[in-house]
Formats: sequence, C-alpha cells, structure tokens
Amino acid sequence: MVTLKQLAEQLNVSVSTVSKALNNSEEISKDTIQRVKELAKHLNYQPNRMALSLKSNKTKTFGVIIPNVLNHFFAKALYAIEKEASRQGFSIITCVSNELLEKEEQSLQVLSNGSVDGFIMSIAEETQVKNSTDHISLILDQDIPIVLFDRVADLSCDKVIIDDFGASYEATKHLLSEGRKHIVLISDIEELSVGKLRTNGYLKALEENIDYKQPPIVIHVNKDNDVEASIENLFMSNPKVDGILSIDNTSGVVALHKALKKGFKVPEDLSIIGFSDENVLVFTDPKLSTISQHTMDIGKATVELLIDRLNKKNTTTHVTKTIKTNLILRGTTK
Amino acid sequence: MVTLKQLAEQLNVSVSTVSKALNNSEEISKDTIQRVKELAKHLNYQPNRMALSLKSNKTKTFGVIIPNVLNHFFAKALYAIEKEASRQGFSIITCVSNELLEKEEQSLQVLSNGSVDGFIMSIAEETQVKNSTDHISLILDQDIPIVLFDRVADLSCDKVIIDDFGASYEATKHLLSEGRKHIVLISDIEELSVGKLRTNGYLKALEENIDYKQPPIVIHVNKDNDVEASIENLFMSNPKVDGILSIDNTSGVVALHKALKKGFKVPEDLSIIGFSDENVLVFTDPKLSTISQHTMDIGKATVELLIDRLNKKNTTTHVTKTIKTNLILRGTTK
DNA sequence: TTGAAAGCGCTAACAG
DNA sequence: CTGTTAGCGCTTTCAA
Repeated sequence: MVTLKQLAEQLNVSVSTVSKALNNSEEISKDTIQRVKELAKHLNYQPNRMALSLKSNKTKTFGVIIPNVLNHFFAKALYAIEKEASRQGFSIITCVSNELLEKEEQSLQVLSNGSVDGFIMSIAEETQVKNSTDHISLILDQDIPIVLFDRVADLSCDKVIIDDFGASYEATKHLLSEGRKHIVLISDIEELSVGKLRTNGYLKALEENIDYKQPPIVIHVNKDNDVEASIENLFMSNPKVDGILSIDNTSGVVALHKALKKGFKVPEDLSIIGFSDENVLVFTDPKLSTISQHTMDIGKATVELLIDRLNKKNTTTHVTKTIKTNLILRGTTK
Repeated sequence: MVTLKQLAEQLNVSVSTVSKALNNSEEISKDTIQRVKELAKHLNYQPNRMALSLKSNKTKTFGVIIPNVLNHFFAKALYAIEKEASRQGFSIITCVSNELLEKEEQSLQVLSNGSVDGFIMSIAEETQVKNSTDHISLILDQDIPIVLFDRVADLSCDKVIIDDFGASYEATKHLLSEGRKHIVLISDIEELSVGKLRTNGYLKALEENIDYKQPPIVIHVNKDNDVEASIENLFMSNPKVDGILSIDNTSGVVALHKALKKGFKVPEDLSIIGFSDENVLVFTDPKLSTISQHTMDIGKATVELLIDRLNKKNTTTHVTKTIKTNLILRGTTK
C-alpha cells in the first residue's frame, strides 16, 4: 500500500501538503499540486478506505441483508442495489439471512460497528412469523438508517414495497373478466406479509364479483414438501379449475407444466398468472403471464431512499415508496 | 457508537486498561476485567471495525466479483461463499461485473485500497474474450491474494474449477451408450474458457467412438438473440436429432420445451442433458438430466483457499482445486 | 496491576 | 504557500 507518508518523503514535503494537494486545496501552489499528483499517479496511490472511514465516520458502504439469493426476486434486487450503489460510489456488504432470525440478528450486529453507513434489507421468514423485530429497532435506535423492502415490518423507517394487494386484485379481476368460474390461488408464502396481502387482493376481487358463486380456494404449497404433488392434487380435487393465480415466484411454472401434462389447454381451458419479474419463468411454452414486480426499480429506490436519509439524518418522517406493478399478459391468459 | 474511551471515562480507568480487559489480558485484575466487561455488555459496546482494520492491516473482508447474479450458478456460488465466509468470521463485499471488463477493473481498483484482504472472482466474458488480465496481475503484484473460480485465466494464483472437459466427455459418452446417433451440442458460452473445454469434451467423445458416423453439430445460441428460434431451427434442420447436450445453464430447458412441443418423445426419441446444479431447471416435466456442478462445494473451496493463502502469504506455489461433477440422470435420459 | 504514549493513514485547524 | 499538531478508535510497548 502506498501512503501519503511515502509520497511526502519522496517529494520532501509534509504529509498534509500532499493530502491537500491531492484534494486540490487552494492553499497549495499549482506546481506542488502537479508534482504530487504525478507521483501519486505513478505509484498508483489509493487513499486507504479504513483511514478515511475512521476519520470521517462514514464508510461509503451499505449492508444488504436478503433472505435468499437463490430466489430470483432477491437476486435481481441485489443486482439492482449493487448497480445503483456502485453508480453512486457506494460498496455493498451482502449478507444472506437464509430466512433465519438468528442469522439476521447476527448480520445486523456484526455490521453495526461502523462497518456500514446504513442497511437495506428484506425480512427473513422466521422473523416475520415470530414478528420479532427488536434487533431491527436496536439498530434504528443507534441512528443507523435502514431501508426495508418487499417484506417489511411495522417499524418507523423508510420502505419500498409494491402494491401487493392491488396487484393480485387486478390479476384476479382479469381472470374474472375472462369469464373464469373456478379460480384457485396457489401460494408458498402464506406466512409472509406480502403473501397475506396478495391473498387478500384475490379474496376481495372474488367477493366483489356478484356473478362468481364459488368459494375461494387457496392452496398452500410448502417449499419443503412436494410442491408438485400438491399441485397435481389440486387438479384431481378441483377438475373444474379454469383459473390459477400463483402468488409466489415459482409455483406458477409448476402449475403450468402439470396442467399441460393433465391435458388442459392453456389458455383455452385454463388461465394461469404467476407473480414475478420477467425471468427464466418465461422459458415456458406457452409463456407464463405474470404480475411484473419491476425489481430493478425496487432495488434502485432502496438505494435512493437510503442515500437521501444519510443526507438529512435529522428528519423523523419516514417515507414508504410503492413501486407500480404491471400485469403482463403472455401466453397463459386469454 | 460506544468507544473504549467512553467506557474508560465511566469506569475511571485508562483506555488501555479497558482494551486489555476486554482482551482478557493477564495484566489486568480479575475484578477490573469483570467491571469492564459488564459495562461493555450493558452499553452494547462493539469494537470499531475501521479502527481495528487500520491498526492490524486486516479487514476480515473479501471482495467477491461475479459476472452476473441472475445466473443461477453464480447466485449459488455467491451464496456458498457468503455462507462459508461468514462462518469463518469474514464479511464479503459483492461486486457484479455484468460481464464487463471495465466494471471488473473498477471493482478491483476500488477495493484494493485496504478494503479487503483478498478477492474471490470469476472472470467477465468480455475479459475472457479480450484475454486482458493486466488489471488482475496488478492486484496480484501488490500481494493481494485472488482466488479465481469457474472462469479462470492463465495467472499464478489459486483456482477452483470443475473438470469441464471431462464432464461433457462423460455426458456425451452416456448419450452414445444409449445408442444415440445424432447428438447435438448447444451452447451460449462459446466465448468462455469453460465453454471451449466443454465443447472439446463432446468432440473428443464422438471422435473416439468408431460407430458414430455423423459429424459433430455445435449450435451456438446467443443470449441476445432469439434462443428459442435457434433451437426451433435446430429441430427443423436436424429432424433426426436424438441426443442433445446443453453446456450452458439454460438452453437445455428451452430445448426440452421445444422438443416436447414438436412432438418428440423424451427420452424415448430424444435424450437431453443440461449443465447446472440442481435448481429450478428441474421444474420441468420430465425432469431434466444434468451435469451437476456442486456449486456449494465450489464456493466453499474458494473461501478455504483464500483463507489458507492469507495464513501463509509467502509461499509462491499456487493450487488449483478441481471439484468433481456428477452426471445426474433424471427424466430426460434413458 | 495500571497508565502514558506512539502509531496505523488520513484530514483539518492553526501556525508560520 | 507549507508545516505542525491533534485526533478518529484501537492495540501495544514501555514505564510507573
């Protein structure tokens, strides 16, 4: 590592002169500035980030805590966050909570010792189930800002969400407008805040439609169990199903495959709508219609909010930004 | 942030006493140690990471540079790296090169100023195509260790790879053993080191088989163009195809869908083998047979290698670790 | 058994 | 225009 001291020695000036020169201080002569900069460039001098942080009490780094990178939604959010953060000169330290409360607590703890200027996070499933958010409040109390996204909690901090209720409400209305009479909702995220909201949107849409006589059917599939079996079972016990709304990221694809295998004509006999950003899910045939979450916008918004917050730490009002969704009709809807 | 100074003031002792007490120094009386620790716990004291780093010249942080988080292989590798690193008390700063040389250079540059103790990276496509690795050598010259994985380059540093050649050689041999006579290779990664190796494995297997009369057929699909069209086209121009080896992460799924749609019976008429770890790709029906990359092992190995390197910086010999692959036969092979 | 002082690399008063 | 000094939070001699 090249340090200011080394530059100073080589140039026979003081460390502070070098420092000022590199920062284009008015105090330093043009000539000196040039000499300093030349040598710095020549030796590939890089200011030591740790020293800078220690001095300024700023790290130019965010902690990003996500439940699961293998979920395409979070992978894309991470991508968006990294992209925007790096554009704005910030680095990100990534932690994966693996849906576990303890890992989430740990990550927050480990990074809250001056490692990061703030956090961007989406809450682990266990945390939501247990509704245990003390570890998050603890950070907030220390005046370290947090921006929550997607899976949020009732805390006073900035948030970025989508209109989960509205999105599945609209999707359900679309299925109704196709004249569907047996619309089933499939979910592997019933425990999550977003899962509940999305389910409610579906229920509301059915309820409001006076022509719709059937009781709502909600199938809870379980990531750990056999998703495929549950879905096959759905077709057995509900042979008249003609509409499926999958509110998690993957079950829509499985439903499509199973439906085709059972001999359903999609979308003639059966419409399917999934929930996700455009991604590998559209590698189906016909292509899955989805509610698009605009994940890049979500990620970008979290970074913007966090940087805003850093720039005016005092304010006590917090903002919740809602990113629009789109119903994208592809091949699995009429 | 609570600091040693604050603890010292409250306890009416010196900062150094507090420091030693927290580090269980023999020099300090049991009594003092206890008092110090109690207060530290009570105030939730956390040693400032930046100060520690500055002092020790160690960051307990790795820089991880991957080409693309949306690729399931890299997402999983990142997951494995984060998991093992965190288990060993390290944090990771994640950068996504987005397959771009410039972003890769930038990331290395930005983090090589004392931000990390070392790097774990997989090389961007552009970097491999241009075969431009000066930016990597520059870091190595500064004695900052780098562990390359999957997409490696001819540099003296530690590496973790799979036996790409052998894996597709074996897979091709399997297809031959099924009696397949028209085996096509599909790739969207022809530019990459691993793509070339995998292609060579396929070619070698065909060449060695004296009963196999057909010339090899290699289809280069292009991520930016219409993968689906290229594959449909393959079935048009090669109606006799009865074996497909897809050496990238996704085209196998597309091939399966298209084949089924064309009326091929899989695996009776046509066998398909994809290349990837178990993942969403098995959400097909029949399930895709794949060459499994054991991505968790790959990620774990990179961390182990890097930590080893940190512990004995002097050695000049570098190790290349090859992680075994497995051919996993599921529903798309006989 | 405790404390004072130096120093990691940097910036910013303040002095010259 | 340049240098001296102090200090960010911590560890570590060395001295008391």
